[in-house]
This record gives sequence, C-alpha cells and structure tokens, in this order.
Amino acid sequence: MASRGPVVPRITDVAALAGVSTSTASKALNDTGQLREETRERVRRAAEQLGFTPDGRGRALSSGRSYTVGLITTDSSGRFSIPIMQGAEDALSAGEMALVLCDTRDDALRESHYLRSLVARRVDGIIVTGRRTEPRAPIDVPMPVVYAFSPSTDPADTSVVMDEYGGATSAVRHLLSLGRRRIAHVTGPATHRSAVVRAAATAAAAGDALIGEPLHGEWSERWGRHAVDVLVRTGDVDAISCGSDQIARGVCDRLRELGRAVPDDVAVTGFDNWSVMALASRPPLTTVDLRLEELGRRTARLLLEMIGGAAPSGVVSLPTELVPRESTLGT
Amino acid sequence: MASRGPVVPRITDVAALAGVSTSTASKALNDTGQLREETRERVRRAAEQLGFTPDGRGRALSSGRSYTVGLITTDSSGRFSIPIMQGAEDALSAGEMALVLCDTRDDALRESHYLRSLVARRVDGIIVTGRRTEPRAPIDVPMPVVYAFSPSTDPADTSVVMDEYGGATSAVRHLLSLGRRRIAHVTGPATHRSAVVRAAATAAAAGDALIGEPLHGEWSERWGRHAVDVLVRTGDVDAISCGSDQIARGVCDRLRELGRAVPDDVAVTGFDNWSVMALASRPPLTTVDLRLEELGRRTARLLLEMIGGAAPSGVVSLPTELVPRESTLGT
DNA sequence: AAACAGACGGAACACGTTTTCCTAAAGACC
DNA sequence: GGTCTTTAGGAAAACGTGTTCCGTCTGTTT
Repeated sequence: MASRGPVVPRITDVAALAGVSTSTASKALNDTGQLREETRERVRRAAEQLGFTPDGRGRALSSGRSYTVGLITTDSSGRFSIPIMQGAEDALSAGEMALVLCDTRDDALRESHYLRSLVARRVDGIIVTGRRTEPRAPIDVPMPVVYAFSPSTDPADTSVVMDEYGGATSAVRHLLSLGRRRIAHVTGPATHRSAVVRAAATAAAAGDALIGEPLHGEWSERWGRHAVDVLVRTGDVDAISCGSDQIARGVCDRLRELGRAVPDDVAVTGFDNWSVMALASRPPLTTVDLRLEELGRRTARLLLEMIGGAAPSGVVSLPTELVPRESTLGT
Repeated sequence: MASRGPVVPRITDVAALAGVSTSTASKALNDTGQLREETRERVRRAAEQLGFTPDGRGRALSSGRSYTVGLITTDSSGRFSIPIMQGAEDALSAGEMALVLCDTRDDALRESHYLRSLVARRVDGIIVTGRRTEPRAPIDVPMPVVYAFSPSTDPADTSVVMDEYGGATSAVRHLLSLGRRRIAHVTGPATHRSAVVRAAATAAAAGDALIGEPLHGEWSERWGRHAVDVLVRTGDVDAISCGSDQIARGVCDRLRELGRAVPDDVAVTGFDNWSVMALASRPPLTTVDLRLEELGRRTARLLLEMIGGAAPSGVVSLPTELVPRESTLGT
C-alpha cells in the first residue's frame, strides 16, 4: 500500500452521511434490492453532496469484469489504424468501456510485453489490428479477441475485414458505366496482398477493357507519375484505375503536365478515400472509401457480443463505398 | 458478481501448489519480506507452472494506484495528436503504465463524460491535448494533469508546448544565411494563434528582408497556389517562408507551373515536417520539425513525476528542429 | 389476538492482492 | 541452560465495491 492518492469519497462515506449501511447505499445507487424511494433519494442526495463516484477498481474486482478492452496495433500512426481506433472507441465508450492503446511498432517483443500487460489487467477483450491486409498469426490469450483489417490466419477466429475485391470492382464498373473501354491499372507492390486483390478484381471486372497487365510499383505519387509516362509510351488509354489515392494523385499531376485533361481525355480513380490525397488532388479523386471507422465500430460491437458470451463469428467482410468526384465526372 | 470470466490462476493457487500461505507467495514473487531463497524459488516455479499473472485489479486496489493514465484528445485523427500519443505511450509503457484513449471530438458533453469515466477508474493522471495551440480551459479533477500542445490558461498548471516562435525564426535565419533578402510569408488564418505567432517571429527575424505583410489564408495547398499568384503580381521575391507544409507544397507546385525554379529562383520553407507533404512535394521541403513525439514523451515524463509527488512545473517550451531539404538547398 | 406475508435494511462475505503485524523456531551469548 | 536476537513464514486486515442471506418491522388476514 503506497502513499494514498487523492482523497475521494468512498461509498462508506456516502452511507454514513445518509445514515444507512454501505450495502444499502450500494443498492440505492445501483437501483437494486428493495428500498423505499425515500431512502434511495436520501442516499442519492448524499452521494451528490459528496461528489461520490464509485471506484472502478473495486467495482472491477467485485464484478469480475474490468470494463476495459485493449487495442493492439502494429502502428498507430498508420492512416488505416486511426479511423479504426476512432470507430472502436466510439462504439466502446457508448458501453462505458475504456480503450487502452498498445502500439507494438511491429516488434514481436513489444507485442508480447503488451499482451502480458493486457492479460494482467484482466482486460475484457482485445482488438488486434495491423498495417496491412495480410493475415496474421492469432494471439493466445484467455479472453475474447477480434481481428480488424488484418484477419487472423485461423478462420475460426473473429476477423473483420473490408471487401477490397468488391471495392475495386465497383470502381471499374463506374468507369465502364461512363463509357470508358481502355482501362489501365496502376497499383502497389505485387508483394502486397491489397495490390494483388485489387488488381485481380480490376482485371475480372474490366474484361476486354483492361489494357495491358496491372502495373506494380510503390504506393507513392512518384510511381503514379512514372506510370503515366510508361502508359503514354505504350498506347492510348481513356481511364486509369489506381490502387491508392497517392498513386492516383501522381497520375493526375503527370497527366496534367502532359496536357491530358482529366477526366475528359483520361478518367482516374483512386482507392482509400484518404482525404489528404483525394481532395487535394487536381481534380479531386473519385475513389473507394474503405469505411474504416465503420469497420472499427463493427469490430468493437462484435467484441462486445463475444464478451457477452457470443461465439466467434469467423471472417466478416464489410462493403466499401464508391465516392464519385471530378476525376471521373468532370465539373 | 456477474458470470465469472475466463478462469485464470490466482495467487492462492500458486501458494497452494508451493505449499505456502498466500502472503508468502506474494512476498516471494515481489522480492519483499524475509524468505529463504529455496522457498522463493519454489513459489516462482509454481507460478510459472500455472502461468500465473497477478491480477491488476486486486493490485490496483491494494496499492492505491491504477497504473493507468488517461489521454484526452479533442481529435485523435489530427496529425498533431497522433505523434504526441505515440510519444506518451512510449514513455508510459516503459513505466508499466497503460494509456486509455478518450477522443472528445471537440464536444464538451463528451469531454465531461470521459472525465467522469477517468475519475471513476481512478486513473493516476491525465494528459490533455488539443488540436490547436490556443490555450484551453483547465479541467477539474482530483489527480495530476499535464497539458500538451495546447496549454492550460492557468500558468500554474503543467503545460508542454513547442517553441513555434523559435521554429519560425530558425527558418528565416536559414533563408538569410543562404543570401535571400526578399522574403515573403504565406500562412494560415489570422484567427489561429499558430499563424500569428509564426508570422510575428518571421517578421522579427527577417527585418528589412520581409516583403509586404504576411499573407493570411487557409491551411491548404490551394491557398499556397493562390498566394503565389498574388506575390508574382506584387513584385519579385527570392524566398517564401510558409506557415505549413501544405501551403508550401501548393507554393512549390504553382511556382513550377509558372516556370520559376525552386530553389534557384525562389527558395521555399514549410512548417510541421508532415512527411506526407514535405517529402512528396517537388522538390522536398525544407521545414521545421515540431518534434511532437518528443513532446509526448516529455509530457508523459512530467506526468509521471507529478504522480510521484512532484509539483506542477508551469509551461515548458520545447525546441523545434530545422530540417533542410532541396526546397532551399537545391539538389 | 394470532398468524402470516411482504417490505425494508443490515451483517457478512466475495473479488485478488499487498502489507502489517505476530509467532514459532533457530541460533547467539553469558 | 536460560535469555535475547534474528530468521522464516503465517494470520489478518486493508483497499472499495456488489451481493447474498437473514432478521426485523409493519400491515393485513383469519
């Protein structure tokens, strides 16, 4: 027992002031047991007067729950993790649950350290999220776990992912519906699952309208600019579907520099709806919104259900949303 | 007492297995009290065998501390909050403290909700961080608080801020040292403290070299581009110091479109070192790094000291760091 | 008036740990 | 050999809450 922290009133103080026992005070404040309304009111008044707030630690111990969930993220700086965090935090705070943040920085040592810490805190459940969509090894803890964004390699675990395949498909369908028939695809490294999935969906949806093979490079504006140079040399295209908004922005910049009008000469689509890129691009990008905040919310809700006793629900795939803007529609 | 959660071994189980009392087991595992080494070892082995992890809730109750700090942020999505969070989390996790995340979304109702929740959890301390550098009203809680990024209006509180004035000064000195003598300043809205402070520092450091008044607009690439049009009409400049990297990127883009070489004709500096902007800009931006992660770390350390009993230390101002890149140095 | 049911509230224990005493055994000293 | 000190370990209380169980008191019924 270290030095006592700040002195805050305990339930016994409230009980004493109201002239009842602690158990009665507890019942009054929690609306349980059989008490006269007058007694309840007296206790409530005493609690108010003292500014009493029940101690979560005692409560946790008594209830067997900590009303806390852990969020393990491989990099919290990632633009993917943040909206997920926000969504999860939103859904959890509604249920009076707190979120403790653990950023492993992709370090296995850190991860095991944090896992021990979360287990020690008797967290009610854990959300695991990654930086990439590659499946990851499940964690071994004695409490419910939900994987978000990067699913568990064990299909029996609960994982929430977004439907990238469907997203890429919707982008291509959009281009086709606008009459584009010579579509190129520029995306990230072939070593990234996202790039491969999006490319496969694009090829399948475009069919004969796909020009050449998908071009793989880095997830950068620079690569987008360079890819345009390559495409221009190859032949003519009337649309470029990109694997990310960064690439798409680079594509737009280079097209403008070459005197090709977007979208009149070439329509461009992005992916991710990363506002910093999609809105700052000239013109603003038609893109696929991943609805990551919804993904976070859904993840948290599934976790809450599992904490409530529900069984794991396997892999849940969430729809994306096409956001049409000037890069395909014009002004 | 709700349904029992996952069954994990308690210290009594360890004690029973080792054939000692619980108090002895506790002492053995915590290296306190007077025990034979052989007994200690026996207990340790039993703990290991059972996979025992002490329950943080019981521990918190007994120690009077929760080993948890709250982080109240007005928007966790902000690119300023995130590095601060990371730094804080880094410094805290080293001390076995967990960080619970509270995103108020700039809503007073949410804020008071979270404050109640944190007080209920008997958090050991709270970090308050904002989206802007404007001072904010202090919070009233019975535990140590440190304000980061946006200081408390009460100078007696502990606040950690960055030295924007010094940062802007260093950028201008850098331009002067490169021989630039006709410097314009393009920055954000005059209603933002950051813009005003940075502009004042720029004017003071530039002296006669400052061309015209600081140009106030939005924190956007679009405004940067537009400001270049204005400046070109006004007269000739050989350097533009910008209030943010976004503005600077817009400035660079427009200068290139107008055929002005950066930095040969006009040198450009940014502010914030937001890599998405600073590195993607053509050319990459010389800019002022705010060292937000260090700010977060420092904040957390000060909080830990206050939790340990130290007195508030008033406003602490942290130095920024000039990062020279091609937009002033050339290739 | 006696028996009974129901309303009300308190005593005690549980949750899991740490810590403060306290006791018994073993050794040291005269 | 008796007293004193040291060592090793246990019993009990503390932290703050929720809940179970039980006793009392009031009012109703026969």
